[in-house]
Amino acid sequence: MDRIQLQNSFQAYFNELGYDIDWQRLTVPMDVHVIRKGDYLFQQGDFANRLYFLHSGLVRYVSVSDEGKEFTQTFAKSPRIIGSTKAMVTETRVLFGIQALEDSMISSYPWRAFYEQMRQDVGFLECYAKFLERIFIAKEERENAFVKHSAERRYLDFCADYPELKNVIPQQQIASYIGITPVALSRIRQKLNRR
Amino acid sequence: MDRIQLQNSFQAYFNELGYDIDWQRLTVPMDVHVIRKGDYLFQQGDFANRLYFLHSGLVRYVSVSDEGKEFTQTFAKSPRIIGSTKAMVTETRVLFGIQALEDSMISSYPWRAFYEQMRQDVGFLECYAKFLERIFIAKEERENAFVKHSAERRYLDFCADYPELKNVIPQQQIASYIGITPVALSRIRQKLNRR
DNA sequence: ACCAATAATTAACCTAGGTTAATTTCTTCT
DNA sequence: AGAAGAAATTAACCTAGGTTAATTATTGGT
Repeated sequence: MDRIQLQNSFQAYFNELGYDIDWQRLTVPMDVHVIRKGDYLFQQGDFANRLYFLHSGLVRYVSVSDEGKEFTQTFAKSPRIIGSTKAMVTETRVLFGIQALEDSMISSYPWRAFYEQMRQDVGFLECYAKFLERIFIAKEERENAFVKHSAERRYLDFCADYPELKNVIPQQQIASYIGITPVALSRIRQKLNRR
Repeated sequence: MDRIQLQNSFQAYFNELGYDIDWQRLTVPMDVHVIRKGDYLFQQGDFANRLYFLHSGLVRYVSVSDEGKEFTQTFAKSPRIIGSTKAMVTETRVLFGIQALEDSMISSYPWRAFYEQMRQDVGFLECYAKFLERIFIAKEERENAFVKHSAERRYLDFCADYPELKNVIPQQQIASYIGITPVALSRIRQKLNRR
């Protein structure tokens, strides 16, 4: 597929951030990744210092503890920019993996080179800052929910926030997003049903 | 105190972010806040849409649940930029309060006006983006610790990360940073001592 | 130096959620 | 449609951390 054509699917996304990106000008080489449902774009511990554009599909950010317990940090639906800010910016290993929950199509650029080419552009910088604000605020709100609400409440919130996911992804993934085991979630659902 | 002189104490902070801010050019009116130990710069639920410069002192970000349980999101030591990105950017109520743990001196600007005046400056935008990256990464790492480590481990990590705070702030605040009750922390310490 | 207030410890008891394992339901593949 | 695997439910039991409350330090103000 043609590169410009592919990237054009992100026009709306950037417009929403108040920016009109000029893909022609960008000479950094692009990669394309086709990830099948269940497979990983990258795994926890990799050096994932690239910027990824999720063109189609659905992914989750998942980190697993030493004891093998999974935690789903967030879900992302196309069109969306994905990746690890930390790994990109500090060139360190990434703390989570990205797993496709549906077959997904992703393009990517090496962050350092991409940024070097775009940082001349004030519009881009403003857009990038806005993007960072947005993901930071999302984390702030999620942290808040974890601290202030019970698991039951977090489940109810999940159902309200992601109505389209509720019946599409397996319950164990919902549980790992809420921060409990599938068994505990099943118990909560049972309790809710009895009302 | 003279405004420029006051702000100059942040020169080093900005240099570290690769930027040399020109305070002369900034005409937005500045406020000064002197907060005594224990008092709040702002409370959870306020509209704190300002950018704050912590010139001297030490603060904590604390949010309290409906049941009155406190959670310390983070500590900040001068010199440091503080405030709520969410409340500044979206003009919504802030999800946490900022409490002084030592007598603190803070200057502030209304974010919207400050940003309007600075956004012309590419250097500032890069610096702002770098700042956002930094606080985002800190949150990412903290989330990681919460998900992957036990309370005992989190306490040990706190002691390693904040050696200077360990004997300065009350233990209940350490407990609320770790996400447990003071009673539970006391138990953990007892267990560690017996070794 | 003393008092009052605040913080920390300890103990007894409670609860949400974890663990293991058996059973049932849903998917997916041929 | 039927078999094999994966997901969800349920039950019995366990544990980290919460709750309450009594006891013992610490701290700060006069």
